[in-house]
Amino acid sequence: MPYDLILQNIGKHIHLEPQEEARFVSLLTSRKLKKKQFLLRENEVCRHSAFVTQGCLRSYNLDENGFEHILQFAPPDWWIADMYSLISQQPGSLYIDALEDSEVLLLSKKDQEQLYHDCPKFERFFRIITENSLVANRRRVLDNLSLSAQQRYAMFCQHYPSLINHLPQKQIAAYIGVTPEFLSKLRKEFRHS
Amino acid sequence: MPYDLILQNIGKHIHLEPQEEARFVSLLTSRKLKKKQFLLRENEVCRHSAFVTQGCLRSYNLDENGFEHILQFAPPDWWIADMYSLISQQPGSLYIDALEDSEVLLLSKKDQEQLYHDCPKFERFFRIITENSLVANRRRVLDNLSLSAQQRYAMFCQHYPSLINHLPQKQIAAYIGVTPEFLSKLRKEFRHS
DNA sequence: CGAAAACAATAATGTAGATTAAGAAAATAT
DNA sequence: ATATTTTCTTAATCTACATTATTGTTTTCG
Repeated sequence: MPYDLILQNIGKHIHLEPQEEARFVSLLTSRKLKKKQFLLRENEVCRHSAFVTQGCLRSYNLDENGFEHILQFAPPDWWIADMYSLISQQPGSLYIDALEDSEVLLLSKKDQEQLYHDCPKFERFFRIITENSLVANRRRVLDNLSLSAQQRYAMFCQHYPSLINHLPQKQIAAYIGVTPEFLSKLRKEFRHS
Repeated sequence: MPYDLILQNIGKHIHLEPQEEARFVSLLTSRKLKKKQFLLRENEVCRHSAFVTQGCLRSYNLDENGFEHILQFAPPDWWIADMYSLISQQPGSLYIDALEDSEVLLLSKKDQEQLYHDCPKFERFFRIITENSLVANRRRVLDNLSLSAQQRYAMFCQHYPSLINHLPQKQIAAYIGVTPEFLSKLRKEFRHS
């Protein structure tokens, strides 16, 4: 079953009865993405929460010079969406695409809200993962304000060790907020220390 | 009644029956803070969510050189806490203090969880405001990555017009991530354009 | 009210990180 | 396999913003 991972993910925070699991799973649609394929583009309305089961996605925006700035990486067992657009149902500013061949499970906004209504446990689950994501993003705001690029890279290595050897360095540079050239220099200093 | 503001705040997202309002209000404790007085310090465990009814608070951390970096301003009608510490009940890294004489209503973590259990509507309320806060913080991460200091200042003016004339510039500098000296220079350019 | 403290403006100098450019290595596709 | 594209490294130069210092202004508070 390809639903093991998502049920385990939910099971970390709430307990579901078998029929609740069945109901939940029945609302999911699976989608495969080739490397570089988009799940969402700027100015589109985000209509689903996505749970990654294989591969790796990312969300990012483009600045006025066309440079990419990465908001989130989503390896297997992570949720990803343009939360602003998903909540407001207004066109968003994020792109979401696949960094490698990937597979996601999609839950529509409508079904998600119906779940909240029918079974408050799901509202608890999404409250908790939203809280956790908020804590991580607040941490990141403070890190961007108070740490040097060297320190931010060290934090990234510490926090996401599995992604370091998995992702191209330019993607990591676009996440911590430096140019790939400067990250290359940082890594050289890192080796000698 | 000093509870009007908080009940209206909740009323933006859920509807409460009179007895639910009474129950909720009975869990709140009021606290006055003098300017510069702390609600929370680094390494303390955060045990309450705070709702500001008067004045203005802020949350911030200190970097290794002792500089302040502001995570959040909380004027009246805003909630503030060290979410990491509140969730984990571990010592946090944030300071929360009053920028002027202020008043807050405190809801303990225990009571908040009891409310979730007794009345799922409250879980909905906190899910929604947590989602909104997450959207704002993700926006801020991307702004820090993709905008110049000049642009970040312009965004702040646009987004928080009431705070601009209310707060010392050095506080705004510590929020957008520049030194007070540089913000002073930015403002001069701003006037001439 | 007056003294002390906090805040703001300006300017000279310093630096972390950007930009540009060019070549080497690795991954991808035909 | 080899051609093409993408990624990585290195180095020279440039710039947005920090640091330091000085002076003036506003707030705070006894």
